[in-house]
Amino acid sequence: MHDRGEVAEITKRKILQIVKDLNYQPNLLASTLASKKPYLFATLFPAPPSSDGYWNKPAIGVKKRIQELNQFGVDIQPFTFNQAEPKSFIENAEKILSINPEGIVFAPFFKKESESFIEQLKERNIPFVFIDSEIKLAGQLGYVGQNSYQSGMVSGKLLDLILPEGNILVMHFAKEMDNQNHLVQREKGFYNWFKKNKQTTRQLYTTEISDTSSDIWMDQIVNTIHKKNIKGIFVTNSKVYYAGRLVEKFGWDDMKVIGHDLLRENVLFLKKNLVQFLICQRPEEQGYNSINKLFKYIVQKKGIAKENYTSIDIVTKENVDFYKEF
Amino acid sequence: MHDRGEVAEITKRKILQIVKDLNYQPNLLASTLASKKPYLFATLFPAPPSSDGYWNKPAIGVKKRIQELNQFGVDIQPFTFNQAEPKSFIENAEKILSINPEGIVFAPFFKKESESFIEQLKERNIPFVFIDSEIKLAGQLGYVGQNSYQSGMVSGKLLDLILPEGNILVMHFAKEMDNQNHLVQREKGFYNWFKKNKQTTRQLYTTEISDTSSDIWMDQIVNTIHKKNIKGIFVTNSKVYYAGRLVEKFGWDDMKVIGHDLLRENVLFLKKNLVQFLICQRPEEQGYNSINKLFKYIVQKKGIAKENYTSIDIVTKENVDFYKEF
DNA sequence: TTGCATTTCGTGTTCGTACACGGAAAAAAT
DNA sequence: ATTTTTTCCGTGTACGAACACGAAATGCAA
Repeated sequence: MHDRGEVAEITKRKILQIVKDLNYQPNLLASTLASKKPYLFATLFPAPPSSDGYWNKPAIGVKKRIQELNQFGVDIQPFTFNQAEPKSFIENAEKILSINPEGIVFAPFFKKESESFIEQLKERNIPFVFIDSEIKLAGQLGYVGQNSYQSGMVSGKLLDLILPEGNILVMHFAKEMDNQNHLVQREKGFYNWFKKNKQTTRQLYTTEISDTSSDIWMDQIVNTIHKKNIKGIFVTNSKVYYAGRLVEKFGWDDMKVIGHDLLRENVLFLKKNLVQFLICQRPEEQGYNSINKLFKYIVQKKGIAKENYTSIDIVTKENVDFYKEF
Repeated sequence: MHDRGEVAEITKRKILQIVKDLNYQPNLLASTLASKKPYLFATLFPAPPSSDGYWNKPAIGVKKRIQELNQFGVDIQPFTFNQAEPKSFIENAEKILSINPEGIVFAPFFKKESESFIEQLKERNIPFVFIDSEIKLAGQLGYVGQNSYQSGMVSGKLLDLILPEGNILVMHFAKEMDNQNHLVQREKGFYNWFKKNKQTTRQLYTTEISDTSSDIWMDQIVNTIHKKNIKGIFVTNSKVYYAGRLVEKFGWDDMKVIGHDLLRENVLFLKKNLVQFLICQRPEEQGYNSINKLFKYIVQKKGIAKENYTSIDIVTKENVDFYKEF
């Protein structure tokens, strides 16, 4: 009998001894069948700007695992927030609290707002796992995502490898860089690869583009690219297709481009040889694994690994077809 | 009620209509709990020569999935055969038949012997999935493994990329090449990448080494390497460490080596920069997935995808650490 | 129509666990 | 010692589907 308190200490110990002796394994099937208790999970991800946006992908993995687990009475309620508005994060966090789920997966995109959310989760004893980026030692059940610094190293190595000569431009397509923690980490890793491995014959430059609503951002970039003899571009997130469009528009056929994530348009550029490598982090798998962590801990009551760094996949024209299916 | 025949056609249709209307989903928990039927699976893999051998890895994945499924009454009985002796394949195939499992995963290493095995499996209606290599249209439930030809293409691209000048040697470490179908495929893909993408300024050579019991094989290789100005080596299977030892022994520090699979010793050479890239096919995941295919089909009675090409992972010093865990 | 074989269908029990409930035992109060 | 209260523990029913078994319905032949 498991911990409902109404047992004498002596018999309890006796029973536990027998349990050990017989190596008793509770039958999960019978258990969940009998309990008939529904489990509700919630996710809080950034809202993807389009149906092709990056954040659809973790959601796909989430949905898949939930479907597999619906036999166990596990259900999901997804929430999203606007990447540009911390307020929407707070609002949706509150919505989540109001439905009182047994477990949560979320992306701690805004640090301060996430921390206050975490406070409330701890009060209510609701376990949570981070996805994509993480806050260290915040009491999370675990983290599912990539090691951004190391993936930056990989990008550095690859871009250097394919670049006979010329300088490099690191491009951040993002607003509010301070919060986009992993973009900064990737940049660091990228720079450090050159510091460690090369006696720096190349120059590295960094630029931030926050507004891509029209093509005016290109003008300034074109300028630097010519002035600084840029021959390689590293895009720190999934907006590689912007760089692809740029290269295509101006017909720079010796420009080498590298970036992140297998969005449809990115893959198109990869196949057209306008982008040479894409670094991929299997976002669907991350979504899948994050739910699985909750399930194992909450339903199966098993211990789980805390950190779950997904692989840093190097994707190129020749192997991309084997990454697209899930 | 599901197909035990003793129902009137009319009521059957009525019932099925209601089933549809209510969108009835059978409860797998209750179902397997009530049936209490044990499922026995069997695997037939090549016997790994040591505890570090390649074929331990699929077995790890198999074991993991089996453990997760032991609640469902799924058990496994593993068999192995000697890669050098078709007879041992036959012997173990017969052993498998004698225990009469509900499903089988095996590597169709010897074509002829596999085909006669398949005949018998079909007679008994035992579903089977291929792992690692496949025989097309043999009535298998599915295939889990890599597209060898395409992985050869990837190797070609990478080796070309890192090689400023010089010629290339393709090394097969294997006996009985005729049966090792995927090694040939990899070689083909490798050659074809150069044919398609390069106006061949490089020469490509191929060699087979069947006996590595002592180091005498090296003598002849050293000879060709010098004569032919070999600067790059592609090992078509997991025996990359042999090439690594060679390079280390003779101190060729401009030799670039590329090969397959994350064996412990291969990774060591990778970290020492004596091997530049390893192509990896997630063998543990393959084992895991192959069992999962059997489970879904046999226990859950769901349809499954036939082909399951695993990704062609490009592994280098910088990202290897994120591939080792499973 | 009757008797018998065959087909079709409903019911009861079972799988291993959860949880509620009531009774026995122990402790406390009178 | 008796009653009341509290603590502890055994038993019964339920979860949803599988399967066996027997009853009912039907078909068939005489």
